[in-house]
Amino acid sequence: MTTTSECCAITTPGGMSREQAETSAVALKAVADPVRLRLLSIIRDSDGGEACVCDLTPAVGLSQPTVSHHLKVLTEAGLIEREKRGTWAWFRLVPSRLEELRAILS
Amino acid sequence: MTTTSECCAITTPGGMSREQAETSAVALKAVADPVRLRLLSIIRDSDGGEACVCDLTPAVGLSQPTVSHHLKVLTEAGLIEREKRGTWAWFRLVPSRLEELRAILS
DNA sequence: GGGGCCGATCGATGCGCGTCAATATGCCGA
DNA sequence: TCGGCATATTGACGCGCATCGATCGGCCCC
Repeated sequence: MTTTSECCAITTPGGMSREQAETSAVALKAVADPVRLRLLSIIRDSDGGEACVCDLTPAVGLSQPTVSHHLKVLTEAGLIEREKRGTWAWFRLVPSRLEELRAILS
Repeated sequence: MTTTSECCAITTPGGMSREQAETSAVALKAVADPVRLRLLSIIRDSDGGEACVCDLTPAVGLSQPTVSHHLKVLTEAGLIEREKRGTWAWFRLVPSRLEELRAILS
């Protein structure tokens, strides 16, 4: 760089930091999956805004361990909350967290 | 499912379609990477809202082929535009496309 | 208390992706 | 026309992740 012409003038080291980019990417990776997008969508459209695994498993057509894995990823990303009521586990969205994700995209 | 109690009533097959989830996930995967997030951020903060590869390569500290690869991914996702002026390639954001991505997240 | 169902965890497998070195392409100046 | 530079492409490698079958812990009901 900085060879013959007006390209590559030691431009701004600006932009977001490495650390911020890392954490933002982790959050975005959680939603950058077709199965997880469908899970979020189904939970949002369910009665009372919540759904249990026995509803979600047949809806996405994958094995129960796989669905449980995706729900864990979404939970750890803070996008959904888990509440165990009796035998069943119910999941609901965390809208504020979705708002944070949107804010990352400029 | 549909065993003893009020869980698992053939709930809505609702939510987004498989195809829509697939295409949305492809778009989100493009930004779910720390390097690409930084590239977008650096381009946005650059003078005139555009930057060339020779600026971006030292800024992210990766090899030139790797940066070129990430820029191709972002270009194919419609998030940035490429314009070749002489020897150098200049990239600028496509704000409308970023808006579309935000719209995916409810 | 025991059988049975819901959900989570574990271990293994296969594919996708980020990265780099090497090479190709295209453009400019001498 | 030739040499050099900026960028793109190719091939290969290694890691991470999505998926499944098998298993485990918990809760309910008979």
